[in-house]
Amino acid sequence: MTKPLSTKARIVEQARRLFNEHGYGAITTAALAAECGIAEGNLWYHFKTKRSLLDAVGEGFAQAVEQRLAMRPEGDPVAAYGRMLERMMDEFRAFRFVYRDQQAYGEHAEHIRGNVPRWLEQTFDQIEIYLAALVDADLLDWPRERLRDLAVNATIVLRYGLDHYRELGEPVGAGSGTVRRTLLRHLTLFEHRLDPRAGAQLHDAIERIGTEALAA
Amino acid sequence: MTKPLSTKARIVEQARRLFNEHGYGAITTAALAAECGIAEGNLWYHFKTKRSLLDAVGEGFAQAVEQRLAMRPEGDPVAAYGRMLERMMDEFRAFRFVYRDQQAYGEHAEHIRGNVPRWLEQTFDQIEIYLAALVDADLLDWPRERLRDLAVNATIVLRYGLDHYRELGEPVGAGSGTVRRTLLRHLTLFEHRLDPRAGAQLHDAIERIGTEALAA
DNA sequence: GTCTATAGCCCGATAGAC
DNA sequence: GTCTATCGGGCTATAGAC
Repeated sequence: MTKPLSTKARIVEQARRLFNEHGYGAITTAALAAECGIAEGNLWYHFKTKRSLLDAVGEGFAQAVEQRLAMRPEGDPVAAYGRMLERMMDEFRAFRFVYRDQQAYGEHAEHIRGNVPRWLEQTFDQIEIYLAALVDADLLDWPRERLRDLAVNATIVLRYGLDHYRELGEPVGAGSGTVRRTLLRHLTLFEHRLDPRAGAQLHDAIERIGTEALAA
Repeated sequence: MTKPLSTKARIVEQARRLFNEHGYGAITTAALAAECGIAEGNLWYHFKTKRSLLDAVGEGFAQAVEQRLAMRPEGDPVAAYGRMLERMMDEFRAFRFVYRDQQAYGEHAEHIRGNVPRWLEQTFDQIEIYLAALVDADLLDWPRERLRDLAVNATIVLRYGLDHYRELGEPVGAGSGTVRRTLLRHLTLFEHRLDPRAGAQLHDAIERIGTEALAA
């Protein structure tokens, strides 16, 4: 059932992976071609410039973000929050270089640069909505007027968690547990005001996310 | 009274400034020499390699960090916390590229890479000590066992605040108010548990930091 | 200490055969 | 669509005159 990827699609996927791991600037077209098992010249058939390749990767990013931003809490608010967190961490992990290497690929890549501020603001909104659902269900004791600040701070911790643990000298690859630690760290912002059973449920969900991340 | 800097010192200072503004990888030795008003060959007289120049800049960074880490709350705990915050933000702003461009300058620069995790851990300790001083003075109502989490979360917000506001699309240069907003953001983590007068005092201190940063 | 001139390398990108 | 061969340019770094 695993359909064979076209050469073009393989290039994009490998580029995303290598940019993420080593940085946009550090990955030369020669290295990318070698990793794809094709000649360097073939790369220029599929993408006229290195930046057009970046744009292609960026499209996948935009799609992932927009889909995640469309999520809303449905059913059990605790389980819903867990599902959204998983999607968000997948996105932050799969496209780390997009945020991180912005200056490496210069003033261009408007497609991304122009959207990031809006995406961040909408992430604040989204997390606030999920937290409000917990408040409405009497699972989180938090005054409404401070919910926005909590959502923004949660976004910051989630967004920069991977970088934070890397700077602490911890291994950051797949299965290193950095995603799990980032999610637990964000939980310290409000778990003392969380219903104990809801807290335990969220902890469980986070452990599952960490385990499955290891498999992928 | 402004003593004339040696050529070597001028190179280091300009390198720090330009690395910070445009990134280590983006600043060529040609551009740096031009900015210093000297010939490119002269650069190689003072520094044998570009990385040895980076090490020289890194020494100033290490010195600033160690001096800040040695600070402890003395006298009024609120004023003391304000002074420490100012020093920390100066440091994060003056040496942003050190953290940010780690992968650009590769696996080397052991001098920095080996120390950053320890510096971060000691920053957690330091902020916890300053917050504990507020608790001891009955100015902050926060349980001891959750003080460590607060200190870590405060560090994350302070450390990544400038990047956060840059990603939000805000101007990030001197006098843009990003430092002030970062400090106010970190305050939202605990100001609802702060004595009102202490809170107002901290707000005042932050406004002053923001203003002086504009002057510099 | 500072300069000019240039070596040597690697990069992104092109040309053209198959 | 994929390959080989190669170009022009920018980069770090060296050599040597002043």
